[in-house]
Amino acid sequence: MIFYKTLNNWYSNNKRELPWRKTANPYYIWLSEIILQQTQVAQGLPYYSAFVAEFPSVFDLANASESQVLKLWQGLGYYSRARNLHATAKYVANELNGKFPDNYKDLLKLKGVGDYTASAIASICFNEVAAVVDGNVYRVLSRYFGIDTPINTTKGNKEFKALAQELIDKKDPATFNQAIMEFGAMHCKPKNPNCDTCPFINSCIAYNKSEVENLPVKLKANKAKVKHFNFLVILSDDNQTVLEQRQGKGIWQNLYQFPLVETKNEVGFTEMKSLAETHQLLKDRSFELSLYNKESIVHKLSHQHLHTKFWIVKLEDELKSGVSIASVTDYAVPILIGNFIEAFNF
DNA sequence: AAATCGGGGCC
DNA sequence: GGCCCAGATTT
Repeated sequence: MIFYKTLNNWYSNNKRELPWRKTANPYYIWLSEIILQQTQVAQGLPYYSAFVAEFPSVFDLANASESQVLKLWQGLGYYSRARNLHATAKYVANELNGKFPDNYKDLLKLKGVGDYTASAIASICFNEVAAVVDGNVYRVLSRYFGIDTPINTTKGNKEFKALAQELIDKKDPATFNQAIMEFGAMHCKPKNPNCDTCPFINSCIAYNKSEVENLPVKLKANKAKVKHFNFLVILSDDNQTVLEQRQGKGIWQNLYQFPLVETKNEVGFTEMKSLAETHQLLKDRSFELSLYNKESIVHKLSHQHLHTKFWIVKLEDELKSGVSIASVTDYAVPILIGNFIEAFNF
């Protein structure tokens, strides 16, 4: 049996109904693919619906402000995706008259579009024979063919890309790409795959060598670094607070946060008091300091564990350059800040 | 080639 | 607590 025939048969009987499967419009396919990068369908789905509703066309997205795009993206993570999404929308709307590139090579030039996304759009929208390789594809192929090359290496990427390009249904690349990903997500799962009912049970090398749970092979990630974040939640006499936009290179670029004091170690009240007294915003001002959360909130990211304290700074006078407390929910903030805003009774 | 970039779900 | 997710970009 030819690989893609078995796969397509499974897909036709088991695929989910998803909104981006009802269209081949490159704007909607592109939008869904960016949202779904490193993101499970269940998590991305409500964001896709919100973006389609708010920005029905690439021109609507292009005409929005970046802050509006980031606000709608809030909570989804990997915020460079949102910034690149907006930049690409402006490029397509203004330089390409709203028409997306119609082939892999040109799609690859768009900001935020790499090998996977260019292949997905080219195949789904334009029937180009370009195989996708995502986490699902790595898992399905490494198991079926018993390949133990680490997937997060250049060698592994090239090997699996070439293999997928051999296996793809040249007559219907769009269906093949979506089918192999759906099969990986729903059937050939990372944990507890459904081998008992698998249509590939007779030919899957990993199954027949009892190696399913050992594949794919992936080089271990480095341990996350611990950081200590202290946020100054300033409350003025005239119901204002201070939010600052994050600049520079690191996490949460262009999102808003309360003024941040990062420290080498966890700090207590006395140490924070003296840090606050010398802070640019609070110098020569009279305030009362209190700690919102006695135990640090540990916010875990892939490469950082943020031990976080929210310090309440009650000002005895007014604040000239703040924002009104009522408006804090208008700003795009990291979920760590958003959770605090929701829980804190302003 | 290795590190970085989020947040949620599963075990 | 570790691993994974319809990866891309920077270092």
